[in-house]
Amino acid sequence: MGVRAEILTHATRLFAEQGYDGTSVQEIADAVGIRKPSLLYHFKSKDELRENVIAEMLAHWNAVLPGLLLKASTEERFDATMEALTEFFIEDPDRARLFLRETLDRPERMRAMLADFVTPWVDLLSAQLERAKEQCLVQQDVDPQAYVVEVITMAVAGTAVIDTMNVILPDDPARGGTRTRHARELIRVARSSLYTNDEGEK
Amino acid sequence: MGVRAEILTHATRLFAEQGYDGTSVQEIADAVGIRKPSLLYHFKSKDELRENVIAEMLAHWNAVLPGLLLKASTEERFDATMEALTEFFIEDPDRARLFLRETLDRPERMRAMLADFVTPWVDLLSAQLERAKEQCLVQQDVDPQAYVVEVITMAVAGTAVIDTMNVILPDDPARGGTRTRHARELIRVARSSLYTNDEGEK
DNA sequence: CCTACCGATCGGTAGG
DNA sequence: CCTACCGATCGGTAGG
Repeated sequence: MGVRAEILTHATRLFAEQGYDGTSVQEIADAVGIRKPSLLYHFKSKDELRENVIAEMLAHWNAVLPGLLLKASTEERFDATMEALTEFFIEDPDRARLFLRETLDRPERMRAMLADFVTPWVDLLSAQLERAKEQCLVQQDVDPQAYVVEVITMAVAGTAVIDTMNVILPDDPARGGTRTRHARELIRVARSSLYTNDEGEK
Repeated sequence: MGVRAEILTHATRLFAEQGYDGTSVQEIADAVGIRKPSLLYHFKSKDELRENVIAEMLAHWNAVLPGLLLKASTEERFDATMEALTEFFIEDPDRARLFLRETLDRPERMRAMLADFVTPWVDLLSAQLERAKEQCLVQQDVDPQAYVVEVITMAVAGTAVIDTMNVILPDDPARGGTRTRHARELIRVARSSLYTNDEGEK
């Protein structure tokens, strides 16, 4: 792995764990095993490093999500989409934490990113849900846009804080580990609050 | 308002908006209109200030929640509880942001706080839900503990980031403002994923 | 990728 | 509640 990639990996982890303001350039350099000025040769400033960390996350996002959502929009399988979306965050909690921190720390920047990368897909999904409503496949009182936002929020935030929640939601031999219980209940809530009764049973 | 209370008010707002590491003691002193050493006369350190900000939040919590949850546990009206819980955070988004930041920044501390203040109530609610399951009032595949954690997470996180989400979830003359749409859909999702069909309709 | 170094700001203290 | 001041650390630069 190149030095640049190694810097990005450690920066991503540390920003996710401690936040941008809670992480010094020195700390990242130490983790990589180089001196601070060496790091600042690869990334001109701490801010530029952050931009690159975010850009890498968005790149991964854009490589995975379109296929995921397009499949759903052709098959009308929203629950599968939500499952995959949840999977996307659960497989790497740092991604969820980073996303959540960026939303809290730089709401204006995040708004711009959402407008560019997320709104088109939310609108696509919402339109599908709207049509499914007309066919009575989903519940009549669903607010499609709001529903999608709620489920994404639940997936991102739930995953970001899940390891802290194991004190409330302990491992249970009958129900599985904390993460499993979170993932399963999230999917169940998303699904059973969407479909009409004669559709939702499986 | 006393100086101490004024310091706490501004600190709460600034910590919620910018995070603990992103807020300097100087900045808080400026907001209050006093010098930095004067602030540090009232609170011996920045850390002690943070502890007091959190303590104030928990005090408010403990003053409001018990009545809320006890009412629910006697009346078996879980949706009303969730509605009130949501209301609690929505009426002051700073509270939700502070809570979320503290969970991300100091997971170990938050675990201890959850164990002391939240677990008893979650267990009480879960036990109620478990009994309601046996009576077939709520859906059979609900994981009560996990359900409560999901709904709380959705309420806290959803409220914390709601103002950033208005780019995805715009004001809509037919459906109301961003916050209204969030609050309504949250309640709808929580309710319709809980009750059995012949119960949930109203 | 390093050593050496910079001004600015950090949380905090002494003393009144 | 203030002025004056402290050592440590911050992000960043010069120069090799």
